[in-house]
Amino acid sequence: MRPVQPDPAANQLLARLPRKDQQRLLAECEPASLVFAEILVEPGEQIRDVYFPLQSFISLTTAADQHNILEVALVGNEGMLGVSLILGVDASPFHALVQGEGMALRLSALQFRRQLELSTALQRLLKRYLFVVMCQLTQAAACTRFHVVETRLARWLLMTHDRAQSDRFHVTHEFLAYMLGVRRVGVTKAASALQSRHLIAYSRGDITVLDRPGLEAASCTCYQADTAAYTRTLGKR
Amino acid sequence: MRPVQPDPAANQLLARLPRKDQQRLLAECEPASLVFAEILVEPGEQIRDVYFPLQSFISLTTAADQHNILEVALVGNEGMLGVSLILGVDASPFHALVQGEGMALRLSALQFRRQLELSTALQRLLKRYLFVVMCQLTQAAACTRFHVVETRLARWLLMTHDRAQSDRFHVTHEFLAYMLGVRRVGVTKAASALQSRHLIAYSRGDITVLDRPGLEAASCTCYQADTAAYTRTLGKR
DNA sequence: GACAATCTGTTCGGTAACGAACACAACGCT
DNA sequence: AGCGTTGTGTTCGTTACCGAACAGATTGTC
Repeated sequence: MRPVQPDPAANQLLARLPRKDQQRLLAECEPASLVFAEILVEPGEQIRDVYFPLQSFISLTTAADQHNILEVALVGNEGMLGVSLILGVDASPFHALVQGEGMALRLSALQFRRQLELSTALQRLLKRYLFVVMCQLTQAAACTRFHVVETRLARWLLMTHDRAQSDRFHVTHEFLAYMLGVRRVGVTKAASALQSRHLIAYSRGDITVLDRPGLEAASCTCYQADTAAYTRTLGKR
Repeated sequence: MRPVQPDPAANQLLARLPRKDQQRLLAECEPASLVFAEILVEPGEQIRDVYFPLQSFISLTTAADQHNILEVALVGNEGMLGVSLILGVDASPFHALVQGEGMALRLSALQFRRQLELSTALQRLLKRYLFVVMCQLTQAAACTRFHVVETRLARWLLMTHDRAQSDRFHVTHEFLAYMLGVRRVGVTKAASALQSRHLIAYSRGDITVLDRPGLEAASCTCYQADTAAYTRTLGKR
């Protein structure tokens, strides 16, 4: 039986807050159901709400020359959307696009800023999270430059596997191509290579992770680097 | 006649501080002469000092798989080195490598943290600068993915031109290749293309910018995007 | 059961990189 | 003046990806 009210501890940042600060914050949050492909914010645009994903996850993308899109980070239950508010800037550097449907806790920018003022623990935690995001952006730049599509795809699948909290999730080659900044054909080739090695199975957008350790071996070390930066900075818990 | 004491207003961040906060900060700063190829900090390592470059400039680089290096940002008199301290993390996400010799103002991490506590204006300013760095990291990821060496080289030259505050600066093809994450041969090809178009001239590591507007036209829009993000976030001044 | 829409697989020629290797030219040193 | 070092130019074959186009396969809809 599922609880009617979403469990706040499903978000790892919220779970890291001291009880008092957590409760104060949660009192202001409202549950929001994010639907696939919904655009939560566009670059330059003013941030209206921040989100703490529970089962949902969100792609942060950027565009070079309008046409060339690239995903630079992925936000799931380990993070939050709207970090730039911590820096006192209410514009977003990225597009934010719902990648995995599910629940999130939502808070208006105004409420969020008030909560920040009230809780130094929240400030401290989110600043550290922001540091992790910086590390991830840096990693993304290098990974994108040096690694071939197949290993980058494996990495993406691992990151999504973590955030989907399920061995199965829905995403087409077309969409993957968009995230990785390559042609759909390139994804098809890489994905069928992974499938023939029995690491994943897919059919018409339904992807199943069959062999997690195998996938980790097939991905670049950037995946480990990202997760290492996260636990190093925020602690294990 | 040059002043013996370096002019603090030579750094655009310091110049943006209110006089009182500026003077309090400057009292703690000591001038430091940065020499070419000096490594100021390595990733993961603890940050000992922060730097406000005056005429010097510093490359921030990251490594994928030890061997593949990529520059992700450039810090000159428009910025500072050591931003992660603002987030309460005293590790650096990048390598920092002196690219252009010259003076900088130095401050220990300890002193810097104390100054941050004393001055909300400093906090506010540097948070906003950190936001700009995030934008630049994002831009770097996309640029690196989609743009060819020649346009990326043009962009790099423009960025360096701004920070060197001179039409001439010293950097070899070998070194450029390192920064752009490509082979030296690739740089030689791109550079000779720019030279044959009379946008630059070079000889044994001495590069001269001949036609700045031409170079801007030859570079990708990422250059404008970066500078636009800076002035948009920090104001014109 | 027919049909349209969606998703995946394959092919084509082209290009911008790659690693490796070698040639040469300028400069600095003794 | 000679010699090693450093920086630049060129070549070779190879590879990963590109844009475009088309073919088949699965699914949902009427």
